[in-house]
Amino acid sequence: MTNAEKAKVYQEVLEHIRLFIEEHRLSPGDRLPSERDLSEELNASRSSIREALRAIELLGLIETKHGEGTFLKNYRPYHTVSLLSTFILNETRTKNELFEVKMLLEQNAAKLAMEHIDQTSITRLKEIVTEQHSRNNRHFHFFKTLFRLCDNDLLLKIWQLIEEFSRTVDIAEYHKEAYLELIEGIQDKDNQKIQYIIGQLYHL
Amino acid sequence: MTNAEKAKVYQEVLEHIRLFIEEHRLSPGDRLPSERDLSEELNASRSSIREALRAIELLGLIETKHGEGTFLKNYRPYHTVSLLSTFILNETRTKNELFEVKMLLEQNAAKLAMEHIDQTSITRLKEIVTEQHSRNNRHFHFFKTLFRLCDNDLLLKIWQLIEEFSRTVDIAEYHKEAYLELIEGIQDKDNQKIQYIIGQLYHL
DNA sequence: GTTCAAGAATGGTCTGACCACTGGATATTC
DNA sequence: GAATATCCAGTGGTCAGACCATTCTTGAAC
Repeated sequence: MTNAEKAKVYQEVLEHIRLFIEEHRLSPGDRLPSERDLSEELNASRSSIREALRAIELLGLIETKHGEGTFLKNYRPYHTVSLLSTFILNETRTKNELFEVKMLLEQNAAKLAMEHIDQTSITRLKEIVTEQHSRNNRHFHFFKTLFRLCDNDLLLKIWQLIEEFSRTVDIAEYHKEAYLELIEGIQDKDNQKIQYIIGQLYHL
Repeated sequence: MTNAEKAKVYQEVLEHIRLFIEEHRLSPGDRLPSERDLSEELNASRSSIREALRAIELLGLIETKHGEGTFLKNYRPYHTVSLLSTFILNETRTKNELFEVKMLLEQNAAKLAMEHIDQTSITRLKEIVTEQHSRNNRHFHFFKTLFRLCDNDLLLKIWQLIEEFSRTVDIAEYHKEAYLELIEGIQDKDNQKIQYIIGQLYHL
Protein backbone atom coordinates (compact mmCIF):
# COMPACT_ATOMS: atom_id res chain seq x y z
CA MET A 1 0.00 0.00 0.00
CA THR A 2 1.58 3.20 -1.13
CA ASN A 3 -0.62 5.99 0.03
CA ALA A 4 -4.06 4.92 1.06
CA GLU A 5 -4.96 8.34 2.47
CA LYS A 6 -7.42 6.95 4.91
CA ALA A 7 -9.69 9.76 5.96
CA LYS A 8 -10.46 10.21 9.60
CA VAL A 9 -14.00 9.62 10.71
CA TYR A 10 -14.64 13.22 11.56
CA GLN A 11 -13.68 14.24 8.05
CA GLU A 12 -16.16 11.83 6.57
CA VAL A 13 -18.77 13.15 8.94
CA LEU A 14 -17.99 16.61 7.68
CA GLU A 15 -18.59 15.55 4.14
CA HIS A 16 -21.86 13.88 5.09
CA ILE A 17 -23.04 17.01 6.81
CA ARG A 18 -22.12 19.10 3.81
CA LEU A 19 -24.09 16.79 1.55
CA PHE A 20 -26.98 16.75 3.96
CA ILE A 21 -27.15 20.51 3.84
CA GLU A 22 -27.01 20.46 0.08
CA GLU A 23 -29.60 17.74 -0.40
CA HIS A 24 -32.04 19.17 2.06
CA ARG A 25 -31.45 22.66 0.80
CA LEU A 26 -30.89 23.91 4.31
CA SER A 27 -30.72 27.64 4.79
CA PRO A 28 -29.21 29.63 7.60
CA GLY A 29 -31.29 29.14 10.72
CA ASP A 30 -32.37 25.63 9.83
CA ARG A 31 -31.66 22.86 12.26
CA LEU A 32 -29.31 19.99 11.67
CA PRO A 33 -30.03 16.50 12.98
CA SER A 34 -29.10 15.98 16.59
CA GLU A 35 -25.71 14.59 17.49
CA ARG A 36 -27.27 11.33 18.51
CA ASP A 37 -29.20 11.00 15.28
CA LEU A 38 -26.14 11.76 13.20
CA SER A 39 -24.19 9.27 15.24
CA GLU A 40 -26.66 6.54 14.47
CA GLU A 41 -27.19 7.45 10.87
CA LEU A 42 -23.51 7.72 10.01
CA ASN A 43 -22.57 4.79 12.14
CA ALA A 44 -20.02 6.77 14.06
CA SER A 45 -19.58 7.52 17.72
CA ARG A 46 -20.96 10.69 19.14
CA SER A 47 -17.43 11.84 19.91
CA SER A 48 -16.52 11.72 16.25
CA ILE A 49 -19.66 13.59 15.31
CA ARG A 50 -18.82 16.21 17.86
CA GLU A 51 -15.27 16.59 16.60
CA ALA A 52 -16.70 17.42 13.21
CA LEU A 53 -19.34 19.77 14.55
CA ARG A 54 -16.89 21.61 16.79
CA ALA A 55 -14.61 22.11 13.82
CA ILE A 56 -17.20 23.75 11.62
CA GLU A 57 -18.53 25.64 14.58
CA LEU A 58 -15.13 27.22 14.98
CA LEU A 59 -15.21 28.08 11.32
CA GLY A 60 -18.42 29.92 11.98
CA LEU A 61 -20.63 27.79 9.78
CA ILE A 62 -22.92 26.44 12.46
CA GLU A 63 -24.16 27.47 15.85
CA THR A 64 -25.15 25.20 18.72
CA LYS A 65 -27.74 25.97 21.31
CA HIS A 66 -27.70 23.95 24.46
CA GLY A 67 -30.91 22.04 24.84
CA GLU A 68 -32.15 23.02 21.43
CA GLY A 69 -29.89 21.75 18.72
CA THR A 70 -27.39 22.62 16.06
CA PHE A 71 -28.26 25.23 13.50
CA LEU A 72 -26.88 26.35 10.22
CA LYS A 73 -25.55 29.83 10.48
CA ASN A 74 -25.46 32.64 8.05
CA TYR A 75 -21.77 32.67 7.46
CA ARG A 76 -20.18 35.94 8.34
CA PRO A 77 -16.55 36.56 8.23
CA TYR A 78 -15.19 38.23 11.34
CA HIS A 79 -16.23 35.69 13.86
CA THR A 80 -13.63 33.13 14.42
CA VAL A 81 -10.48 33.60 12.64
CA SER A 82 -9.07 36.09 15.09
CA LEU A 83 -7.74 32.87 16.46
CA LEU A 84 -5.26 32.82 13.69
CA SER A 85 -3.69 36.08 14.73
CA THR A 86 -1.45 34.76 17.40
CA PHE A 87 -1.19 31.43 15.78
CA ILE A 88 0.79 32.46 12.83
CA LEU A 89 0.45 34.40 9.67
CA ASN A 90 3.87 35.80 10.35
CA GLU A 91 5.44 34.37 7.32
CA THR A 92 6.14 37.06 4.80
CA ARG A 93 5.09 34.87 1.96
CA THR A 94 1.68 34.40 3.49
CA LYS A 95 1.33 38.09 4.21
CA ASN A 96 2.30 39.14 0.74
CA GLU A 97 -0.11 36.72 -0.85
CA LEU A 98 -2.91 38.01 1.31
CA PHE A 99 -2.30 41.64 0.59
CA GLU A 100 -1.81 41.10 -3.08
CA VAL A 101 -5.12 39.28 -3.40
CA LYS A 102 -6.81 41.91 -1.30
CA MET A 103 -5.49 44.67 -3.48
CA LEU A 104 -6.54 42.91 -6.66
CA LEU A 105 -10.04 42.38 -5.37
CA GLU A 106 -10.36 45.99 -4.40
CA GLN A 107 -9.16 47.07 -7.79
CA ASN A 108 -11.73 44.80 -9.37
CA ALA A 109 -14.45 46.21 -7.19
CA ALA A 110 -13.54 49.77 -7.97
CA LYS A 111 -13.60 49.04 -11.66
CA LEU A 112 -16.95 47.31 -11.51
CA ALA A 113 -18.41 49.95 -9.28
CA MET A 114 -17.27 52.56 -11.74
CA GLU A 115 -19.68 51.07 -14.23
CA HIS A 116 -22.64 51.14 -11.88
CA ILE A 117 -22.02 54.34 -10.05
CA ASP A 118 -24.63 57.06 -9.57
CA GLN A 119 -24.71 60.38 -7.78
CA THR A 120 -26.30 59.01 -4.63
CA SER A 121 -23.56 56.44 -4.20
CA ILE A 122 -20.89 59.03 -4.76
CA THR A 123 -22.38 61.10 -1.96
CA ARG A 124 -22.59 58.10 0.30
CA LEU A 125 -18.96 57.22 -0.32
CA LYS A 126 -17.84 60.74 0.43
CA GLU A 127 -19.76 60.65 3.67
CA ILE A 128 -18.07 57.47 4.73
CA VAL A 129 -14.66 58.93 4.11
CA THR A 130 -15.36 62.03 6.16
CA GLU A 131 -17.48 60.51 8.92
CA GLN A 132 -15.79 60.62 12.27
CA HIS A 133 -17.04 57.39 13.73
CA SER A 134 -15.66 55.33 10.94
CA ARG A 135 -12.22 56.72 11.53
CA ASN A 136 -10.82 53.39 12.63
CA ASN A 137 -12.67 51.51 10.01
CA ARG A 138 -12.73 53.74 7.06
CA HIS A 139 -11.08 51.35 4.68
CA PHE A 140 -13.43 48.55 5.53
CA HIS A 141 -16.60 50.60 5.29
CA PHE A 142 -15.52 52.34 2.17
CA PHE A 143 -14.76 49.21 0.27
CA LYS A 144 -17.68 47.30 1.64
CA THR A 145 -19.91 49.96 0.19
CA LEU A 146 -18.00 49.85 -3.03
CA PHE A 147 -18.34 46.10 -3.25
CA ARG A 148 -22.06 46.37 -2.64
CA LEU A 149 -22.30 48.57 -5.67
CA CYS A 150 -20.84 45.81 -7.76
CA ASP A 151 -23.90 43.72 -7.20
CA ASN A 152 -21.87 40.57 -6.90
CA ASP A 153 -22.33 38.85 -3.60
CA LEU A 154 -19.70 36.26 -4.29
CA LEU A 155 -17.07 38.86 -4.91
CA LEU A 156 -18.03 40.60 -1.69
CA LYS A 157 -17.80 37.42 0.33
CA ILE A 158 -14.41 36.55 -1.01
CA TRP A 159 -13.14 40.00 -0.21
CA GLN A 160 -14.55 39.92 3.30
CA LEU A 161 -12.86 36.63 3.89
CA ILE A 162 -9.51 37.93 2.75
CA GLU A 163 -10.01 41.19 4.59
CA GLU A 164 -10.59 39.24 7.77
CA PHE A 165 -7.39 37.32 7.37
CA SER A 166 -5.50 40.46 6.64
CA ARG A 167 -6.65 41.99 9.86
CA THR A 168 -4.97 39.31 11.84
CA VAL A 169 -1.74 40.60 10.43
CA ASP A 170 -2.18 44.26 10.05
CA ILE A 171 -5.00 46.72 9.93
CA ALA A 172 -4.82 48.82 6.86
CA GLU A 173 -5.95 52.42 7.11
CA TYR A 174 -4.78 55.13 4.83
CA HIS A 175 -5.11 58.84 4.38
CA LYS A 176 -8.47 60.32 3.72
CA GLU A 177 -7.14 61.95 0.59
CA ALA A 178 -6.50 58.69 -1.18
CA TYR A 179 -10.12 57.68 -0.84
CA LEU A 180 -11.33 61.03 -2.08
CA GLU A 181 -9.11 60.74 -5.11
CA LEU A 182 -10.42 57.27 -5.66
CA ILE A 183 -13.96 58.57 -5.64
CA GLU A 184 -12.96 61.15 -8.19
CA GLY A 185 -11.49 58.46 -10.36
CA ILE A 186 -14.66 56.44 -10.12
CA GLN A 187 -16.77 59.46 -10.91
CA ASP A 188 -14.67 60.28 -13.94
CA LYS A 189 -14.62 56.63 -14.93
CA ASP A 190 -10.87 56.84 -15.12
CA ASN A 191 -9.85 53.24 -14.71
CA GLN A 192 -6.14 53.88 -14.96
CA LYS A 193 -6.26 56.35 -12.11
CA ILE A 194 -8.31 53.95 -10.00
CA GLN A 195 -5.90 51.10 -10.47
CA TYR A 196 -3.00 53.36 -9.73
CA ILE A 197 -4.41 54.76 -6.50
CA ILE A 198 -5.28 51.38 -5.07
CA GLY A 199 -1.92 50.05 -6.13
CA GLN A 200 -0.29 52.91 -4.28
CA LEU A 201 -2.11 52.06 -1.09
CA TYR A 202 -0.32 48.77 -1.05
CA HIS A 203 2.97 50.22 -2.22
CA LEU A 204 3.28 47.78 -5.04
CA MET B 1 -27.53 37.09 35.00
CA THR B 2 -27.69 38.94 31.73
CA ASN B 3 -25.24 37.30 29.47
CA ALA B 4 -22.72 35.11 31.19
CA GLU B 5 -21.19 33.88 27.95
CA LYS B 6 -19.84 30.75 29.47
CA ALA B 7 -17.18 29.49 27.16
CA LYS B 8 -17.15 25.87 26.22
CA VAL B 9 -14.27 23.80 27.40
CA TYR B 10 -12.88 23.29 23.94
CA GLN B 11 -12.69 27.04 23.47
CA GLU B 12 -10.68 27.44 26.63
CA VAL B 13 -8.45 24.64 25.49
CA LEU B 14 -7.93 26.51 22.26
CA GLU B 15 -6.85 29.59 24.15
CA HIS B 16 -4.44 27.54 26.27
CA ILE B 17 -2.90 26.00 23.21
CA ARG B 18 -2.52 29.39 21.66
CA LEU B 19 -0.75 30.67 24.74
CA PHE B 20 1.40 27.59 24.91
CA ILE B 21 2.57 28.15 21.39
CA GLU B 22 3.28 31.76 22.12
CA GLU B 23 5.14 31.15 25.36
CA HIS B 24 7.23 28.34 24.05
CA ARG B 25 7.88 30.18 20.82
CA LEU B 26 6.88 27.16 18.79
CA SER B 27 7.55 27.23 15.09
CA PRO B 28 6.02 25.21 12.31
CA GLY B 29 7.17 21.63 12.63
CA ASP B 30 7.46 21.73 16.40
CA ARG B 31 5.51 19.25 18.44
CA LEU B 32 2.68 20.05 20.78
CA PRO B 33 2.13 18.14 24.03
CA SER B 34 0.27 14.88 23.62
CA GLU B 35 -3.49 14.81 24.00
CA ARG B 36 -3.16 12.99 27.29
CA ASP B 37 -0.68 15.49 28.66
CA LEU B 38 -2.87 18.42 27.65
CA SER B 39 -5.83 16.68 29.17
CA GLU B 40 -4.07 16.38 32.50
CA GLU B 41 -2.52 19.80 32.46
CA LEU B 42 -5.69 21.66 31.54
CA ASN B 43 -7.86 19.52 33.72
CA ALA B 44 -10.13 18.62 30.86
CA SER B 45 -11.17 15.35 29.34
CA ARG B 46 -9.36 14.03 26.36
CA SER B 47 -12.55 14.40 24.32
CA SER B 48 -12.58 18.12 24.93
CA ILE B 49 -8.93 18.38 24.05
CA ARG B 50 -9.60 16.51 20.86
CA GLU B 51 -12.53 18.72 19.91
CA ALA B 52 -10.20 21.68 20.10
CA LEU B 53 -7.40 19.98 18.23
CA ARG B 54 -9.67 18.71 15.49
CA ALA B 55 -11.03 22.20 15.03
CA ILE B 56 -7.66 23.80 14.48
CA GLU B 57 -6.55 20.85 12.45
CA LEU B 58 -9.40 21.54 10.08
CA LEU B 59 -8.33 25.15 9.95
CA GLY B 60 -4.93 23.93 8.85
CA LEU B 61 -3.00 25.17 11.84
CA ILE B 62 -1.78 21.83 13.05
CA GLU B 63 -1.09 18.41 11.68
CA THR B 64 -1.43 15.13 13.49
CA LYS B 65 0.62 12.06 12.84
CA HIS B 66 -0.73 8.81 14.11
CA GLY B 67 1.66 7.33 16.62
CA GLU B 68 3.89 10.35 16.65
CA GLY B 69 2.05 13.40 17.85
CA THR B 70 0.58 16.75 16.97
CA PHE B 71 2.68 19.28 15.14
CA LEU B 72 2.43 22.92 14.39
CA LYS B 73 1.99 23.48 10.70
CA ASN B 74 3.02 26.13 8.31
CA TYR B 75 -0.27 27.89 7.91
CA ARG B 76 -1.51 29.04 4.54
CA PRO B 77 -4.75 30.93 4.20
CA TYR B 78 -5.79 29.13 1.06
CA HIS B 79 -6.44 26.07 3.17
CA THR B 80 -9.17 27.82 5.09
CA VAL B 81 -10.46 29.60 2.05
CA SER B 82 -10.92 26.34 0.29
CA LEU B 83 -12.78 24.87 3.24
CA LEU B 84 -15.17 27.73 3.58
CA SER B 85 -15.77 27.95 -0.09
CA THR B 86 -17.40 24.55 -0.27
CA PHE B 87 -20.05 25.98 1.98
CA ILE B 88 -20.11 29.53 0.71
CA LEU B 89 -20.31 28.55 -2.92
CA ASN B 90 -23.34 26.45 -2.25
CA GLU B 91 -25.31 29.35 -0.98
CA THR B 92 -27.65 30.84 -3.51
CA ARG B 93 -25.54 32.13 -6.25
CA THR B 94 -26.26 33.12 -9.75
CA LYS B 95 -24.35 31.91 -12.69
CA ASN B 96 -23.54 35.49 -13.60
CA GLU B 97 -21.81 36.21 -10.32
CA LEU B 98 -19.76 33.10 -10.67
CA PHE B 99 -18.59 33.84 -14.15
CA GLU B 100 -17.96 37.46 -13.42
CA VAL B 101 -15.65 36.60 -10.55
CA LYS B 102 -13.96 33.98 -12.64
CA MET B 103 -13.34 36.45 -15.39
CA LEU B 104 -11.99 39.05 -13.02
CA LEU B 105 -9.60 36.58 -11.47
CA GLU B 106 -8.35 35.52 -14.85
CA GLN B 107 -7.82 39.11 -15.83
CA ASN B 108 -5.89 39.64 -12.63
CA ALA B 109 -3.78 36.61 -13.29
CA ALA B 110 -3.00 37.64 -16.81
CA LYS B 111 -1.94 41.06 -15.67
CA LEU B 112 0.26 39.72 -12.91
CA ALA B 113 1.72 37.07 -15.14
CA MET B 114 2.52 39.77 -17.66
CA GLU B 115 4.93 41.22 -15.15
CA HIS B 116 6.72 37.95 -14.48
CA ILE B 117 6.73 36.43 -17.90
CA ASP B 118 9.79 34.98 -19.63
CA GLN B 119 10.46 33.21 -22.91
CA THR B 120 10.24 29.72 -21.47
CA SER B 121 6.81 30.37 -20.07
CA ILE B 122 5.63 31.82 -23.35
CA THR B 123 6.69 28.67 -25.10
CA ARG B 124 5.02 26.52 -22.52
CA LEU B 125 1.77 28.43 -22.86
CA LYS B 126 1.81 28.09 -26.60
CA GLU B 127 2.34 24.37 -26.26
CA ILE B 128 -0.66 24.05 -24.00
CA VAL B 129 -2.87 25.86 -26.46
CA THR B 130 -1.88 23.65 -29.35
CA GLU B 131 -1.54 20.32 -27.55
CA GLN B 132 -4.12 17.81 -28.64
CA HIS B 133 -4.74 16.05 -25.37
CA SER B 134 -5.68 19.21 -23.59
CA ARG B 135 -8.34 19.90 -26.14
CA ASN B 136 -11.15 19.47 -23.66
CA ASN B 137 -9.32 21.20 -20.95
CA ARG B 138 -7.46 23.93 -22.63
CA HIS B 139 -8.90 26.75 -20.66
CA PHE B 140 -8.15 25.13 -17.36
CA HIS B 141 -4.59 24.16 -18.20
CA PHE B 142 -3.83 27.45 -19.79
CA PHE B 143 -4.96 29.55 -16.88
CA LYS B 144 -3.58 27.22 -14.29
CA THR B 145 -0.19 27.73 -15.84
CA LEU B 146 -0.80 31.42 -15.98
CA PHE B 147 -1.78 31.55 -12.32
CA ARG B 148 1.33 29.61 -11.39
CA LEU B 149 3.38 32.33 -12.95
CA CYS B 150 1.81 34.80 -10.56
CA ASP B 151 3.46 33.07 -7.65
CA ASN B 152 0.46 33.52 -5.40
CA ASP B 153 -0.98 30.29 -4.04
CA LEU B 154 -3.94 32.01 -2.50
CA LEU B 155 -4.99 33.56 -5.77
CA LEU B 156 -4.53 30.25 -7.55
CA LYS B 157 -6.61 28.45 -4.97
CA ILE B 158 -9.47 30.89 -5.15
CA TRP B 159 -9.56 30.63 -8.90
CA GLN B 160 -9.38 26.84 -8.85
CA LEU B 161 -12.29 26.61 -6.48
CA ILE B 162 -14.41 28.85 -8.59
CA GLU B 163 -13.34 27.16 -11.75
CA GLU B 164 -14.28 23.75 -10.36
CA PHE B 165 -17.60 25.00 -9.17
CA SER B 166 -18.27 26.64 -12.50
CA ARG B 167 -17.91 23.30 -14.17
CA THR B 168 -20.97 22.04 -12.40
CA VAL B 169 -22.84 24.78 -14.21
CA ASP B 170 -21.20 25.09 -17.54
CA ILE B 171 -17.93 24.14 -19.12
CA ALA B 172 -16.18 26.99 -20.78
CA GLU B 173 -13.92 26.31 -23.71
CA TYR B 174 -13.10 28.85 -26.34
CA HIS B 175 -11.32 29.06 -29.63
CA LYS B 176 -7.64 28.44 -29.80
CA GLU B 177 -7.10 31.81 -31.40
CA ALA B 178 -8.20 33.76 -28.38
CA TYR B 179 -5.54 32.15 -26.25
CA LEU B 180 -2.88 32.79 -28.82
CA GLU B 181 -3.86 36.42 -28.93
CA LEU B 182 -3.78 36.52 -25.19
CA ILE B 183 -0.24 35.18 -25.19
CA GLU B 184 0.70 37.88 -27.63
CA GLY B 185 -0.80 40.48 -25.36
CA ILE B 186 1.14 39.14 -22.42
CA GLN B 187 4.33 39.05 -24.42
CA ASP B 188 3.84 42.62 -25.55
CA LYS B 189 2.81 43.62 -22.06
CA ASP B 190 -0.29 45.15 -23.54
CA ASN B 191 -2.62 45.21 -20.56
CA GLN B 192 -5.52 46.79 -22.40
CA LYS B 193 -5.49 44.04 -24.97
CA ILE B 194 -5.31 41.38 -22.29
CA GLN B 195 -8.27 42.72 -20.41
CA TYR B 196 -10.22 43.06 -23.59
CA ILE B 197 -9.60 39.54 -24.80
CA ILE B 198 -10.57 37.94 -21.53
CA GLY B 199 -13.60 40.16 -21.32
CA GLN B 200 -14.61 38.99 -24.78
CA LEU B 201 -14.44 35.37 -23.73
CA TYR B 202 -17.20 36.03 -21.29
CA HIS B 203 -19.11 38.33 -23.65
CA LEU B 204 -19.31 41.13 -21.18
C1' DG C 1 -57.50 29.92 30.30
C1' DT C 2 -53.40 30.05 33.29
C1' DT C 3 -49.84 28.11 35.88
C1' DC C 4 -46.66 24.90 37.04
C1' DA C 5 -44.38 20.46 37.38
C1' DA C 6 -42.70 16.42 35.01
C1' DG C 7 -40.42 14.48 31.29
C1' DA C 8 -38.32 14.08 26.77
C1' DA C 9 -34.89 15.74 23.69
C1' DT C 10 -30.62 17.90 23.09
C1' DG C 11 -26.00 19.69 23.70
C1' DG C 12 -21.74 19.59 27.11
C1' DT C 13 -18.49 16.90 29.46
C1' DC C 14 -16.12 13.10 31.39
C1' DT C 15 -14.29 8.27 32.00
C1' DG C 16 -12.30 4.40 30.52
C1' DA C 17 -11.51 1.16 27.22
C1' DC C 18 -9.39 -0.74 22.99
C1' DC C 19 -7.17 -0.39 18.43
C1' DA C 20 -3.38 1.14 15.10
C1' DC C 21 0.76 3.25 14.22
C1' DT C 22 5.59 4.92 15.29
C1' DG C 23 10.06 4.89 17.09
C1' DG C 24 13.36 3.47 20.04
C1' DA C 25 15.18 -0.12 23.14
C1' DT C 26 16.38 -4.77 23.42
C1' DA C 27 17.40 -9.26 22.02
C1' DT C 28 18.90 -12.25 18.35
C1' DT C 29 21.45 -13.71 14.61
C1' DC C 30 25.17 -13.65 11.53
C1' DG D 1 30.55 -5.55 15.82
C1' DA D 2 26.83 -5.05 12.54
C1' DA D 3 22.59 -6.09 10.80
C1' DT D 4 18.10 -7.70 11.79
C1' DA D 5 14.05 -9.03 14.27
C1' DT D 6 11.17 -8.39 18.24
C1' DC D 7 9.06 -6.06 21.77
C1' DC D 8 7.10 -2.23 24.10
C1' DA D 9 5.90 2.31 25.60
C1' DG D 10 3.94 6.49 23.80
C1' DT D 11 0.70 8.54 20.81
C1' DG D 12 -3.35 9.48 18.00
C1' DG D 13 -8.12 7.31 16.45
C1' DT D 14 -12.41 5.60 17.85
C1' DC D 15 -15.99 3.97 20.56
C1' DA D 16 -19.62 3.08 24.29
C1' DG D 17 -21.81 4.70 28.04
C1' DA D 18 -22.66 7.62 31.68
C1' DC D 19 -24.23 11.96 33.85
C1' DC D 20 -25.23 16.98 33.90
C1' DA D 21 -27.50 21.44 32.16
C1' DT D 22 -30.69 23.59 29.28
C1' DT D 23 -34.79 23.98 26.56
C1' DC D 24 -39.24 22.89 25.08
C1' DT D 25 -43.35 20.26 25.22
C1' DT D 26 -47.00 18.11 27.57
C1' DG D 27 -50.48 17.56 30.58
C1' DA D 28 -52.32 17.96 35.13
C1' DA D 29 -54.04 21.09 38.63
C1' DC D 30 -56.15 25.22 39.61
